[in-house]
Amino acid sequence: MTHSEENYLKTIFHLGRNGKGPVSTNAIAEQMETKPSSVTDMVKKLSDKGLVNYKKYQGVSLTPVGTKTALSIIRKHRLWEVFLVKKLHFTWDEVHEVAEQLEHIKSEKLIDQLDELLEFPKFDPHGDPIPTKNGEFTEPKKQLLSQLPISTQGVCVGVKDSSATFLKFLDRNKIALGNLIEIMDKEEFDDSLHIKVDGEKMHISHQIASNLYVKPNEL
Amino acid sequence: MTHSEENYLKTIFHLGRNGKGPVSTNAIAEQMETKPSSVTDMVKKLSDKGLVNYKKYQGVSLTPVGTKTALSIIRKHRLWEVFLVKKLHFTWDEVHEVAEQLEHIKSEKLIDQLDELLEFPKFDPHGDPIPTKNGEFTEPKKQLLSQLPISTQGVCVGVKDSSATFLKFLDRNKIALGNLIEIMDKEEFDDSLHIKVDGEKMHISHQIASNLYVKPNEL
DNA sequence: ACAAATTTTTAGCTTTGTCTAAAATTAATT
DNA sequence: AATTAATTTTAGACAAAGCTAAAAATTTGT
Repeated sequence: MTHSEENYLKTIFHLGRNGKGPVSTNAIAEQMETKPSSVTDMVKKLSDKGLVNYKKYQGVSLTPVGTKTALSIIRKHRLWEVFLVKKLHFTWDEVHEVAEQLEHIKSEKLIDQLDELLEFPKFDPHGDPIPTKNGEFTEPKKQLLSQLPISTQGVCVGVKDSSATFLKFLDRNKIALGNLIEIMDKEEFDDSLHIKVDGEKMHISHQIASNLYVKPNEL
Repeated sequence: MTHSEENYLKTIFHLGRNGKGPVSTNAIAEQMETKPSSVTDMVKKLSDKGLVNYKKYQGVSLTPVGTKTALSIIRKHRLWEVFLVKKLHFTWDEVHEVAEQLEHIKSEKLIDQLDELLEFPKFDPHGDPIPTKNGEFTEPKKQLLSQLPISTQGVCVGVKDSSATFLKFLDRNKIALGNLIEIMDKEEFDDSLHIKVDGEKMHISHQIASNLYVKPNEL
């Protein structure tokens, strides 16, 4: 299994999650910043290997084996992200590029031991779930901050937009995974929020609030 | 810089350490388990990039830039080996294969932070020195156990032969880096040694003793 | 429904790293 | 010193992964 094949499987998995049904050649090409003709070539190869279902002009979907493989890559990616943040003090916006490389390292023991070192985390630094060895993962009961009512308290568990600019904004404003966030007030004019982050008061736009996931505290 | 180019530089560096003078095409091919013709091709490319000095039929040597690059790869390799042993509980014989992959990950910050996490180790699990960021490294004052006189005490700091079979032997017999080794007696017949490893008595052949590096305790 | 627009595939070419087989060069031996 | 022997290089080919440009299939619009 080459790096390139693994990247295709991962992309097909992610695209398949969102828009249901088979994934289009064009969508894969756009996501991977390559050309549709290249996608066709690779998809044929993956089909020959039994990793995807593919019929000309009809799009692609993962087979059970392909899904399992994709999940194992995603597991590696997310575990490495946790490692980078928790052990090497990377910030949110720095982890992705390096994890893209680390996810291709081949060693079962490496990942098992890394999992243990990190104390079997269930979520990565963006709040996304980490699949188990068997490919199972639990969707977190997370909600967008913008969807919650005033005076709700919750723990910051992830982001929707994981662009570098957004993650840098969060770093600069000391908003991090695990912070306790409380909604103090909401401006009707622009839906901006007055919140407390670990006790510190701040004022954030609706745009920010609609990209921050929070796990509301059960009261 | 591709993985393959990096592997060539590393190999040329190692071969250049031992037999002085330029390194032969054949030697590189044998070490890398590839064909001499492939080596010629790659060496031309590295020469075009200014990483090696190369004249047809005259062998190869690293330029200053090539040396610096090789040392940075070796630094990464050895730091990852320390990580695997100290943090992920790999045994001596398991680290090499995985470190061969990890050494190619591109991220300056990753290596700097890893270095810090490991508390700036000077030697890898085989007792080999880890180059600094600037490419300097200190040769340890290590000696082969077989070369020391009776009743010497020293700390086990490395191995000469790092084959899987030898490393497994050491694991099975509970000989590890950092163990205190004391030479109790020597059999004249076969030069085998009676030693204590952290207090445990054992009897080892000359062959074993001549592949174990020890840093003798100053008395 | 049928032409136009879009999407997808094919065909042929490029690059990287490798290989085999043959030619060229250097080293060894008598 | 001349002829073997060994080493090294060239030439030509191949597989992987990608690209461009053109052909084929599908979808859309009226």
